[in-house]
Amino acid sequence: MSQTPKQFAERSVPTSADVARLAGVSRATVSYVLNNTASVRISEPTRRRVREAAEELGYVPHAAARSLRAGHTRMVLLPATAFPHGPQFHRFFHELQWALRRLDYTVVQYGSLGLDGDDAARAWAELRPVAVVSLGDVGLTAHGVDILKRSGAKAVISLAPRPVEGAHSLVMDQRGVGGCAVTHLVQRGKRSIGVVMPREPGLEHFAESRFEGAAGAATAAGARVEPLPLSYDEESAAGLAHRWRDLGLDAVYAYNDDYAMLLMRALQDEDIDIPGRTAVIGAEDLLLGRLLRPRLSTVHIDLVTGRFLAELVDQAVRDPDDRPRTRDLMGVRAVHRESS
Amino acid sequence: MSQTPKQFAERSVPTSADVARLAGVSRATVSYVLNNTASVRISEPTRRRVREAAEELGYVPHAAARSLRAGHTRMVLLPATAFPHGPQFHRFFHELQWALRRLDYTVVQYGSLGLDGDDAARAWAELRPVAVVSLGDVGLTAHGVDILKRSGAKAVISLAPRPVEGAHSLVMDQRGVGGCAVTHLVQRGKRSIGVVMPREPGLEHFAESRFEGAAGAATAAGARVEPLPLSYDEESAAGLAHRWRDLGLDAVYAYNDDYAMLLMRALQDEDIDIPGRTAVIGAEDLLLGRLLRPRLSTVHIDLVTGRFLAELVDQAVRDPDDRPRTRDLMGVRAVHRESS
DNA sequence: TTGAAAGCGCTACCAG
DNA sequence: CTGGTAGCGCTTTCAA
Repeated sequence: MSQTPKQFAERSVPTSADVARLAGVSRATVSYVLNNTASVRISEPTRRRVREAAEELGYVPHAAARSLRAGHTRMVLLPATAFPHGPQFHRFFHELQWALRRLDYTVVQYGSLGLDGDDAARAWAELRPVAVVSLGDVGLTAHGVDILKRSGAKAVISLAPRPVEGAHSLVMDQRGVGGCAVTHLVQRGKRSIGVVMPREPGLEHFAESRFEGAAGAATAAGARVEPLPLSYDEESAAGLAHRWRDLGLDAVYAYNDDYAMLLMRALQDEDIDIPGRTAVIGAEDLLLGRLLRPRLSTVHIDLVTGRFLAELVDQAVRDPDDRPRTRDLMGVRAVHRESS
Repeated sequence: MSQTPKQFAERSVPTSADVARLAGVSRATVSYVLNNTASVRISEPTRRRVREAAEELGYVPHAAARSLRAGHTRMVLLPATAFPHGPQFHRFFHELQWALRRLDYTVVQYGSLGLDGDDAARAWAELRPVAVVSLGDVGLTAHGVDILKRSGAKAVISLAPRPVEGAHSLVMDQRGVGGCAVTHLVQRGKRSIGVVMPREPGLEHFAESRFEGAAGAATAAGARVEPLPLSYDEESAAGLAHRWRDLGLDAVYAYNDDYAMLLMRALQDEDIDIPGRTAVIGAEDLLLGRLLRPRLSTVHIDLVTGRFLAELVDQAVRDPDDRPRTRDLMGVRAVHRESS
C-alpha cells in the first residue's frame, strides 16, 4: 500500500492532542473550547491559549473521528448521476443546497458513476448519511432504501419519475410532460405526431417517460405518435428534416426546447412551414425559445422550490418513523406561442 | 439479537462485531474476508459463513471508521460553488468525475455555499481529502492551500482565472475570452464596443475577467469599450435595445452566447441591422447560436479534457512534493459566422 | 487458520 | 474550572 515511511508521508497533521500539549491543557479542554461547549465553563485566559495554539498549528478537527464518536452525522447525500442540466434544474439544485446548509446540514454530492442499483446504495451507506436525496433515476430500489435505512439513514427521499417503495417519493412524472404536449397538439387538430427522442446518453429515462406520456395521450385521442431519434447536432437535425415530407407528420413534440429549436430550424431550412404544415412544441420553457421566429410553444414545468424540499428532508430526519409518502412534484402546463 | 422489524431497524446499525458474532468468528476474520486480504488465508467455509452473515444483517462498513484507522482517504473533493453551468463545463465535470473514479478515487462535491475563503478551506480540510480540486473562483488563497496541506491533502489543484500560490494552478484566464472577442470586432473595423455584463449572481467573477480582457484588447487597438449591465430576461434586453441608438456603439460582445442571443433578438426587434449597424459576438459556441439568423459569431473555448485533469490529480497525489506548477488550461479562438 | 488487542482522533462522562 | 478516560468501528500486528 504505502511505499513511503510514515515520517516522510505524514508531515504530522496536528491533532487536538498537539493543541493540548502546546496550550498546556488537556484534550478535553481543547474540545470544550473549540466547540464552545455550553455545559462547561472555561476561563478566558485558557480559552485564548487554546485558540492561539490551534491557530498556530493550523489545527482542523477531523470530521470522521468526530462523527465516529458522535454516532451520527449531519450529512445529506445527493447522489445525482443522470440529472438534467438545464437552467431550471440547476437553480433548483442550488436552492436546495443552500436551504439545507441553512438547516445546518452538510451537503455532499457523491457521484457513484459506474455503480448501479444496490451497489450504489451500499457505497452511499458507507458514508452514514443522515439523509439521502436521490435525484433522477439512479436505480434506487426498495432494497437499496432498506440498506440505507439499516445503515442509519433517517430519511431517504427519491425524486424520480416513479415512486420508490420505502422512500419518501416526490414523483416527477415525466409522462405528464409528454402528455401535456401531445394533448395541446391534438387540441389544435393534429393527428400524426412525431416525438423526438434524444440520442444523448443520460437522457434515456426522461425521454422514455415523456414518450410514454405522449403515446398515452395520443391513443386516448385517436392520434398516432412516432418516435424520432435525434442527436443534438445540426447534421442529425438536417437529416431528419430532409426526410420529413415522407414521414407524413403534421406535428412534432421534441423532448425539450433545445431539441425543438434544433429541429425547427432544420425544418425551416427545408422550407417547411411552421406551424402551418408542421406544428412544433418543446418543453422546459427556455428563454431562448421565445427568441426564435416563430416563437416556440412549450410545456412549462412548475418545479417545487429547493427550500420546500429542504424542509421536507429536515422533517423526515426529525421524524424518521413517518410513513413514507408519495406526492407529485411537478406541475405542467402547455404554453402556446407561435410554433403550434 | 433476533431479526428486528423494519421500524426498529434504526435502533442498531450492524457493525463488523455483529457479523463476527453471527458467523461465530472474530472481528479480525470478518475484516479479512470482506476485504479479501491477500496476506492471510481463510478457509472457504469460514468465508461463506462470514459473507452470509454480512448479507443477512445488511452490513455495510463504516467509511469514517475505516479511514480513521487507515490514516488517509481516497477522497477527492470538488468544491464547485460558482461554476458556469453551460453544457461544455457540464461535460467536462462529468468526464472528470468518471476518470477520477476509474483511478479509484471517491469523488465528493462539497458545496460550501455561504462560507468564504479560509473558512471554506477549513470546512474542506475537516474531511481530510487526499486532494482538492477547486473549480472556479471559490476564494481559495495561499493560506487556504496551506491549511489543506497541513491537514493532509497531498494535492491542491485550482482551476481559476488566476493562479493560486502553493497550488497546482490551471489557469482558465477568462480575460482571453473577452480579448479574443474584442480583437475580432476590432479587426472587422469596429471601434465602439459594448460589453454585456450579466446581472445574474454567480457570474460576476467570470464577467469581470472577460470584461477586463475586452477592455485591454480595446485600448491596445485604440477602440473603446462600454459595460452594459443586462439581466437574463426579455424586458431587460428590450430596454437596452430601446436606447441602443443613443449609445453610439457599432459592436457588442455579450459575455456568452446566451446573452448574445437575447440581446441580438431585442436589437432585431428594434430594426437594428446586424451585423451592418451593430456587430454581435458571444462566447462558448453554443449550438443554438448557429440556429439564429444571422448566425451568431462566437468565441470558441477549448477546454482540456476531464481525463487529463484526473491524471494530473493522480500524479500530484503520488508525488506530493512536486513543485506546484501553473499552466494554461484554455485555448480560445474567434468563430466568425454572420452576426459580426 | 484464527483470535486478542492496540489505537486512529474525538467527545462526554465523572473526578478532583 | 480542568483532567483522566472510555469507547465510537475498523484494520493490522502479534500470538496462539
